[in-house]
Amino acid sequence: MAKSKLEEFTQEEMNLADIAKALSHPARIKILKILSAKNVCVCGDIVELMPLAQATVSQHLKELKRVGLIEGEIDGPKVCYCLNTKVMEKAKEEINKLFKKVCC
Amino acid sequence: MAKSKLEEFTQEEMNLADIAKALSHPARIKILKILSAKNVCVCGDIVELMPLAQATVSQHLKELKRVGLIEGEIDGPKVCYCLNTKVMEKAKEEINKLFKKVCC
DNA sequence: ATCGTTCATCGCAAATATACGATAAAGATG
DNA sequence: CATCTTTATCGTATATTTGCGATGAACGAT
Repeated sequence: MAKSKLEEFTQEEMNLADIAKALSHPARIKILKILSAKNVCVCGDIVELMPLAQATVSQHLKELKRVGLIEGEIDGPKVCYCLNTKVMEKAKEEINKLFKKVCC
Repeated sequence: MAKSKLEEFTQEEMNLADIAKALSHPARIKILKILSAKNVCVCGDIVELMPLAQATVSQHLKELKRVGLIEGEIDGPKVCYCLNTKVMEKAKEEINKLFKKVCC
């Protein structure tokens, strides 16, 4: 965002936009699906399932961590990633609140 | 595990990411809320309610139109915008499908 | 026909996002 | 210890997004 006047938007609008931003790339959608299927997954295994370089996957994982949708636990030299279902639930509610407010 | 890197993203992953992208800016969230409150709204009225220049609001409207969440109907020199509730409903379902698949 | 209104688009600048190779850091292993 | 493995981060290149003033196109009114 260039010179946007973010103060003019509500916290709710910005939160929702932030959640949506985290979901706005197919790689990140795919990562969430991988984590839900495997429950817990080492970073390297995620990388193998993705059509992207390790550094790029790491960046997408970072973005998902930023909004709290996933967590990473260090396990020796590896990192175990898993969904944060609490935050996922909250995100789902936020989004549904918008849809309910807006139309359905 | 040698087949990595070759797979692409699925249509579903890309569709969902695209919907999320349309929702990934507070200005566009705000526009959806304005349209839901007013039901139908002339472009100029939306601009007046937004903390952004007319050209910028027009761009955000274009992005929402791109994914079909809103429609614009020309009415003389003005343009009447409204939600496309069918597409909104579909977007909501797509998103909920993900959340259901992924955790909740 | 001329003018004012409305809104999309153009052109540009700045900020962000995306991607990847290289490298660093941290732990495991011999 | 030296070395390998794993993953985050750095550096860099490119693409996309965001924002706004200026302009143009379409329309209604005078």
